[in-house]
Amino acid sequence: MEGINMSLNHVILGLLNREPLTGYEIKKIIQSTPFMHWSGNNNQIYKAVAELLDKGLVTKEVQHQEGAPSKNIYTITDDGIKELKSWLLSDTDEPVFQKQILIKLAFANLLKRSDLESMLASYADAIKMQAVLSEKELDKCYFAEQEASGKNVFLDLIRENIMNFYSSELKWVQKVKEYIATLPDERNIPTEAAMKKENNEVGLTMNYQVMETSGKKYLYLTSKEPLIQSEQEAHDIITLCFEHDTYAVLMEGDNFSDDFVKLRTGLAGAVLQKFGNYIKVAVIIKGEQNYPERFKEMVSELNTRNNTFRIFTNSEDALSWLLA
Amino acid sequence: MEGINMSLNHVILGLLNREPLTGYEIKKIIQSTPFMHWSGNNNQIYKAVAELLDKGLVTKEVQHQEGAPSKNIYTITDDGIKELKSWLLSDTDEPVFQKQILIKLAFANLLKRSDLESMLASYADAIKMQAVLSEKELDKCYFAEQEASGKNVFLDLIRENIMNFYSSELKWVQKVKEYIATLPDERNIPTEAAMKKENNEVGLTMNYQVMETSGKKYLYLTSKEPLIQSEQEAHDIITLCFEHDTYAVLMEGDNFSDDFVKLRTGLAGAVLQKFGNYIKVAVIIKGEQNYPERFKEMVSELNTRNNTFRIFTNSEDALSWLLA
DNA sequence: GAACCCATGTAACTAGTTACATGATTCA
DNA sequence: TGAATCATGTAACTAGTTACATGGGTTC
Repeated sequence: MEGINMSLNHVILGLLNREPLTGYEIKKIIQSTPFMHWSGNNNQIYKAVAELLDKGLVTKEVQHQEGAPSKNIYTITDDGIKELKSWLLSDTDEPVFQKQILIKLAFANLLKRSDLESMLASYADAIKMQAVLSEKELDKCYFAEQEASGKNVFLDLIRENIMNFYSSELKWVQKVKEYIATLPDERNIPTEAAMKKENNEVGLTMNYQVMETSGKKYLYLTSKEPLIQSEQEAHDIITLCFEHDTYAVLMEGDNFSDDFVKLRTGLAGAVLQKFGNYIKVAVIIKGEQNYPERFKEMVSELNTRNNTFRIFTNSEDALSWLLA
Repeated sequence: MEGINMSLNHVILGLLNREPLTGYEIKKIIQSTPFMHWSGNNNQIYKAVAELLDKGLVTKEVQHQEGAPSKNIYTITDDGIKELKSWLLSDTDEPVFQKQILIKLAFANLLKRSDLESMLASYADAIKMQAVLSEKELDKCYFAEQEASGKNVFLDLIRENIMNFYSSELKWVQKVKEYIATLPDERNIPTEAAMKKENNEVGLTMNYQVMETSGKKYLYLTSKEPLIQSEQEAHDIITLCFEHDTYAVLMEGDNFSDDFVKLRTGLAGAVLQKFGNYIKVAVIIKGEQNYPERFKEMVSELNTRNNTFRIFTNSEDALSWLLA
């Protein structure tokens, strides 16, 4: 009662007030709830519950399981409920933000107009992604599963707040872009960034279709040029996915770009990591190619282990894996 | 060049790119720039510049001053400029927020409707204050003083972003309030919080006038009831100040509230701290009162030392101190 | 057989905060 | 006299992160 400052402890009390949970469950809930800004790492959670136990705000019940690690199930006490209520009634922290973009903008006089434009474009992309991700997380988060018993009426308001945050940031970016467009430019030729943006928006190097097979939606991309020439291309593909609300991509082409198959360029690694975070990609390469040995090794390793990026030689295998 | 992660270091490079600065100056700038979220404490700044010096991104010049501590003036190097540019061109961090209110709202089914209402009302007040404070800080921040040499065209965009953050939060709070109003209540009588809100908005217990003397604006508050009966009252006064864009208050009354003069209640301490953060208050108490000894001691101590809250017995002294 | 999920926990680290120490000058 | 500002810096702490260790179970 004396002084718990960290609100993480109170959040845990709030969760336990709904039902008894194990440390692991608490961790999973916090990690999957986008408006709880903690990473929810073990260290914090287990330390926090130990502290709560110490202060008598929760009780622990050890449940042994045959052939599985035993669980520590935590239950809130009356003192815990009291503490939780007093936290809820106490002054609420002001909302805070951290926007690196504002800091960079303050130093923007160092940048060329084209650099500024590409900075804003990729910032906008990142926000779009973040917004869609947050929304998905919200829909499947712990608080969304309460419909049975009374349902949490406030989740919609929370969602609105979060979506509002991202959408007003996007509107602001748009405004900044417009402002920048009015600035006198060094040269009056269309800048590299402006060209990139057009590519991005009309998909110059790639054709895409939104497909639906046996109730599952995916993006079908074809290209006559070598596939995945840059990180930007990967970025564009992910953005495209979010815009069409799908997470599966079928790509078809004759071969990969040189940079992609040369592992030392790091392009393949960076791109696979980006894909892995957001989408599942199946690539169909028609005909044998003369790829470097190390790339072939990676491909064969990928095709047995990785389940977010695989390379195939025919559509059937590709599709059945993609939509599995 | 290898790996500076912390963007604080880059911000320092950005500042030094405009002009050479001392550690102390860097600290002051960061502290007074609302979109730089670091507290800008000594430890961080001096450690950061030492690191930059170590990596050869800045140079140090010691300038001895007679009868003053010697300054270490830091200047950015060519490598430093290179590093700064590469940071500006690198991927921008996504915007992040921390809103305790969302977490509390997720657990709001524990609260009575009246508690929810007062929570939202005080949250809204805090945001209003924060917004006005940020705007003032922005106007007098380092980046605002660039008009002479080229002026920073981006500050307005930054201001817009920040103000937008607060105003959309306020709009959202309004929406939540409206939603809550539609919920079936336990009892249908006007709740305590709703009454408080009305008081707050029409100023029932106090009369106030906005005064202007020799070009300086202040708020003149009079009350027939004992002054400062609650922390809420102090909060309301501060809000009122911000709404009228002034920071000076002249209060007049017959006596203080009992809770205020009993130091052990902690009310006086809490209120003076709140005032001290935002406004300057002169209180005129007509006629001697029988206050506790310890309160009198505090008053006499205040009247010699404190320069944000003082107690007077006549208007002339009060006004001349307040507007000094 | 490798990777991943459940479930617990610890070690080592980074980032950031408050508070203190020093010492001169200015201001009331 | 004491308080604030300038100017440097350190100590001790809180909060939060990544990475590791363990060990059984399931899935590919």
